[in-house]
Amino acid sequence: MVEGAADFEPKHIFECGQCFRWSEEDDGSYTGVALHRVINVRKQDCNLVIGNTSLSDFYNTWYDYFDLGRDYGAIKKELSSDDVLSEAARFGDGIRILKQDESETLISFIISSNNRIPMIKREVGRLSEGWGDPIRYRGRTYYTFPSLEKLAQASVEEIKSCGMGFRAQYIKDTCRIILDDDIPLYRMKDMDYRKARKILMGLPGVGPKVSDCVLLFSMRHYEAFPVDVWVKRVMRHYYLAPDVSLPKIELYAQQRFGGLAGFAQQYLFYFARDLKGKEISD
DNA sequence: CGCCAGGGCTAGC
DNA sequence: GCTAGCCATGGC
Repeated sequence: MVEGAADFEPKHIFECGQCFRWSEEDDGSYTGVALHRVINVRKQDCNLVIGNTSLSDFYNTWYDYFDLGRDYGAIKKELSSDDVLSEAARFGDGIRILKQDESETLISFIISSNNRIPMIKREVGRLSEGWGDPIRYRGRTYYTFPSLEKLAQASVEEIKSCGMGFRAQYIKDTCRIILDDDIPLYRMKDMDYRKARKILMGLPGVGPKVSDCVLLFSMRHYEAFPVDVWVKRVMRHYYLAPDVSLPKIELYAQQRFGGLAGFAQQYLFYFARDLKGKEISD
């Protein structure tokens, strides 16, 4: 399946810290599990090629998941009035912000707290193997991310055995609260950003950083500006004083980048991670 | 306020 | 090759 696709670079999309269930194949393509399906994605010349899907799935599911209706060229152009972002956007050319499943994103980013990307991937994978559904593709078995109902049935000890440590209790409690209190997780994309954020932050294991990741990567709240250690370094180095607080960094970014703050965050994160500590150490 | 809680990656030797 | 620091949240 081929579509002409500008501003679509699989490596940048899948390795900019927003998702944990995609892996690179030997041929450079990416295979991932999302929305109860397994697909393979690659860029061929200027076209996007999606394997293991249908025309109707493309339009009903992947078009929105990959945010294909948005003009990222215009976003980059608007952000590039800033020298730092101009360079970061050029470096991260082809990044797109995915519209991922809300509950998967919430649980995944609870796991991300005080954690590193390779470990988050492993733990999310183990949760899926334990409570998700198997899908066979190209001779391998993949597992869908489990529903909140399935996860709520697991014991804290079982979740802990996936390598989760102290986060296991947060996951168990968050599942229960969402189900028992009818938290409208799937309606938060239509709510005001502040209101949705307040609800998320009421859940155990969910602070400002985790909230903003869920709001940005699954609910299309693009004013969210998650400040992790990399974004903190790059913002303090290029824009602000070296000791400025995290909430002030977020406020500054929202004032400077407005409704495009989330896109700016993705370019800056990917850029900063490549710099490692070379130019922007604390 | 400052410390701690899995555990394994990762920078710095 | 080794080791100490680190990571975002909540509890104390």
